Amino acid sequence: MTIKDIAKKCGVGISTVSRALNDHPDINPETKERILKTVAESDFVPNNSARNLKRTDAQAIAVMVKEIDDPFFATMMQVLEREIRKRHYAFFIRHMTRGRDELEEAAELIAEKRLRGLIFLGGSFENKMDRLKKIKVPFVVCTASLTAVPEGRLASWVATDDYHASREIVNYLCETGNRNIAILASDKNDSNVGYLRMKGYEKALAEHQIPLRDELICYLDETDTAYSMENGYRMMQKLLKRKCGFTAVFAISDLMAVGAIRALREAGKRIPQDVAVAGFDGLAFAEYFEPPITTMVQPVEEIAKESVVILFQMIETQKSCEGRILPAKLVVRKSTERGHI
Amino acid sequence: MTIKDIAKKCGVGISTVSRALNDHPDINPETKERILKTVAESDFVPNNSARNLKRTDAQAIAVMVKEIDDPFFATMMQVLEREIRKRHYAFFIRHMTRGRDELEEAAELIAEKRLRGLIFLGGSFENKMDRLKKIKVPFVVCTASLTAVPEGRLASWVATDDYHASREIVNYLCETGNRNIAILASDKNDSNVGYLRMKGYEKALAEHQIPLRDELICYLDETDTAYSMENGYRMMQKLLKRKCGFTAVFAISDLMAVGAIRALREAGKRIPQDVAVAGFDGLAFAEYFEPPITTMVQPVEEIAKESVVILFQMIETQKSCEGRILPAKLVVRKSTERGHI
DNA sequence: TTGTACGCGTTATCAG
DNA sequence: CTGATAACGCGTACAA
Repeated sequence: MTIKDIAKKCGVGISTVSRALNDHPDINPETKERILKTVAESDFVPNNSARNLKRTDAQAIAVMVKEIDDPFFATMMQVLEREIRKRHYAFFIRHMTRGRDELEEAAELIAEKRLRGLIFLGGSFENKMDRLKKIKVPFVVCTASLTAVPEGRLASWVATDDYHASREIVNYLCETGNRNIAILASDKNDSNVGYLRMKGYEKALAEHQIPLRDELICYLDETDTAYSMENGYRMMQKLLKRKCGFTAVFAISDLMAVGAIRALREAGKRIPQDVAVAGFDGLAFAEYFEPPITTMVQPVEEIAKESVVILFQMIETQKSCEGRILPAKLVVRKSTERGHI
Repeated sequence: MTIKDIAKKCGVGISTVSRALNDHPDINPETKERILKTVAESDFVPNNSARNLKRTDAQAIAVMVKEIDDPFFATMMQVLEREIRKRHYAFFIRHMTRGRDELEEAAELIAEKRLRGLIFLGGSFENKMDRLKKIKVPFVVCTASLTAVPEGRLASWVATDDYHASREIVNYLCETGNRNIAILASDKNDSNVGYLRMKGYEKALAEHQIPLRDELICYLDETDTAYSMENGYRMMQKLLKRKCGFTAVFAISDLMAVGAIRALREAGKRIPQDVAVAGFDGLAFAEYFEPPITTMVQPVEEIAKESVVILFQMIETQKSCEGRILPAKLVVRKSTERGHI
């Protein structure tokens, strides 16, 4: 069942059917009415592959996301979708699966859907300048920075100021009397978000003349780099075994903080009396937790909105756009509040 | 840049290029090598729209999901993806957005991608028998039941035994000495999952000769029917204002339970000493929470796996398949443990 | 083993 | 306002 069949049924040409289907102005309202009625009665389904093949432009944007199950990204996607729909653009989500080449897949999606722009959510693009050239529509890297723009391309990025945010929260831990501050860090290969949060930690310690101690650093395993509760739990167990004595922990995500707290409790530690715990992200969840968790709240809404603004700006002006770095906000809660040490 | 261009560059016909690209056997290994090299060097990107248009079959399955940000569904999707990929099928995710007709969209996706099957995750299909006929490939409704199969179609469903699960957990609350048990229920229009959990609650009370009291029932607002923390929080605040005196609460989702606990704490109630709180779903999160939350653990992994099994069975045999209902497991944790009332 | 030609279902262009 | 007809990019039967 194609528009050809509909055309026959209605005794009109196929282009007339096409016009009816696409709200084209050049059509007699009565014929349109008649065609649309026939369409509704029969079980015709337009074929988007054929449409996209023919179309040169589709007013569509896609977001390529890693770790679709991370609540932080999930929230982000909600906002992205809302903002893009608001501008009357179609919105697609593509889950990047490990193993597949995400840039190759992005290029295919662009061709397939005639995208006008693209958003990468998560992932990092440090050493992929040449491969990034495959992306021929404007794109924005969301929640990670882009050190350079591939030649002849339109690209930008929006991210939280991970370095300063991390430094700030660790500073806060120092200033509330902690000198032995452990960190649940990203994997050693992380050269973006996780790296910056690590650097912020180092900087804060340095500012307080606290020497860096390896045994207080626990890295994420390279085989499973999710910033998850489970990983936070395991890492804290590992850390506890080292018996290195710490009074505070900085987990680079709220989920990891939750996992860490569980491990600490199982080891008989009280939060915050025995160990202060701070997270990062500002998930709603951190506020609902008991004790409520001190965290750096990332401006999710702003990051998403700004990403969309920048993307549309590039689409409209065809000019590259400077990346934006947005501040996170320290929210102190019970998980780090101690009267004294 | 199309395969035509590649063909020219290599001085071969387009079908030869096509053969090289698709691992077709009838091709000289040397020519293939040469073509593939040229492809790698140029920035050719195959156009999937054109591919899908030609193809009659694509070994692909899609899942249509509502509320992509619900951690319960997020987990489910992970498993679904893994299981489908394991069978060497392509996997697509489609986020159903409010306002758009999900069945229409499903039909389009089927035509567009030449899907072999479809999975609906979330949502209900009670009074949509006729519209469901639009779906001409086998499909499985995941986490909700299907009361009938549209004529001439291949369909099935897999869900938790919501009714008995709900009854069981409320029974447990009764048996641990509670007689005034409040419920944070779904919206009044819910005729599937939420409805069944409500019925289970009623049944359990009846079995203990406890009369149903309207003031102990708090429904989800119809404008925002997410089983979320925020909604749980708001609902519990409303409930507390009624001053109807309850010693236990059954929230129909773990997230709502977390929200409820927060509201209770703000009102100075201790969990579980003053009020016992039980949830539903079995999110990992419920275990990490303090106090750990008593919940009915849905067999997420099994539901997802079974959905895929059934779907493939229908695809292969072209016969309809009976729906499956899987038991949830009561896990008692601290949030409901009281020495005495 | 290779190339030519056709058609997948649409939309865009043009002449009526 | 309407209807042929030519693409869109690719896979494939068929001929070579």
